[in-house]
Amino acid sequence: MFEGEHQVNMDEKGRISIPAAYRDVLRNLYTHETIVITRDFDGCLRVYPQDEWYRHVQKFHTQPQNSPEIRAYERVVISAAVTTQPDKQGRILINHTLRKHAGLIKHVTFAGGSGRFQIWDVERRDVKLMEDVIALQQARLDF
Amino acid sequence: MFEGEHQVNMDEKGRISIPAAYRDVLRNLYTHETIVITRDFDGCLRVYPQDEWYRHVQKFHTQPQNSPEIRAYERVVISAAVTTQPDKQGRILINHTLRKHAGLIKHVTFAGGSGRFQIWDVERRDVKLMEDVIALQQARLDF
DNA sequence: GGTGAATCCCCACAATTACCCACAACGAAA
DNA sequence: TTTCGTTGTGGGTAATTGTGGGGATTCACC
Repeated sequence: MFEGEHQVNMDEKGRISIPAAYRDVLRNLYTHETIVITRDFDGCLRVYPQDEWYRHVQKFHTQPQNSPEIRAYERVVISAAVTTQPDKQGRILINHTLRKHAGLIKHVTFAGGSGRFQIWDVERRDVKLMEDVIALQQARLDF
Repeated sequence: MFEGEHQVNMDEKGRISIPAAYRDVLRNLYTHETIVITRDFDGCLRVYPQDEWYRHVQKFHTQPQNSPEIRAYERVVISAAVTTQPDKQGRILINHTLRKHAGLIKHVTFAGGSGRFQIWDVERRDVKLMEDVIALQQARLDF
């Protein structure tokens, strides 16, 4: 369970420190820090512990493989996925493709989730959140 | 497993550097760098390690050979296939037929997959991805 | 056979990346 | 407060990777 939102700065070389809290989860819950980074739909990055990624891909393959959505999912999410490990300082290097997709420049937000987390450009995230709040105010969720 | 998307530039002579990550896979997982390049449906190229290609062709031949789709597949994919090897710098030369089919000029994207990868014109790929992302945002994939 | 284009086989070099080490800021413990 | 470990950040260096180009060789075509 990756908890909370954390802001960090990407340096000139494109390296981002993974929040210590997340690294603890990786070490303790998943026994190693190998992760898989890929694109997400909302213009951010999605990060899985390697085991979770395998599970995810397996699930993906149980779907009927010839629908347009599934093919799109393969192009957007599956094919961009990169396996990597934090360096000795606990940072990961984000490659050009992913950096560009998520619009990462310097200020970055990690957003928790269960079994995975996201990496956002701070500003982009703020805009999205604003939209979300408005949408929720107008929605009539019943729980 | 060929991971991630990588952008490279094709030079005047039509040579493209295979991303180092992919070359590692070829060397380590397939023991040699011989590959087969052919056409793909989406206006890009499809590349197999030689072993995978053999497997693919074999599978093709188990199909009933007289349907129009199979004959089309043979014309588009099978007959265009070219076996080649990277040069000492890790580049491959793309012949005219294939280059034209994929609309390759200079900026090129490698897109990973399992057991094979694709080569796209960057712009063509970006357009496709944009469409895909929009489709995915509206879809309700459940996995 | 001659000619031009495409291809192959080298060498060279700039940009990027991997792998280090260092350190300021911060919080917890003494 | 002082000490100490953790965390996020910066930067140097060496190796790797991507790119450009020269020249020999092959090939297709007249």
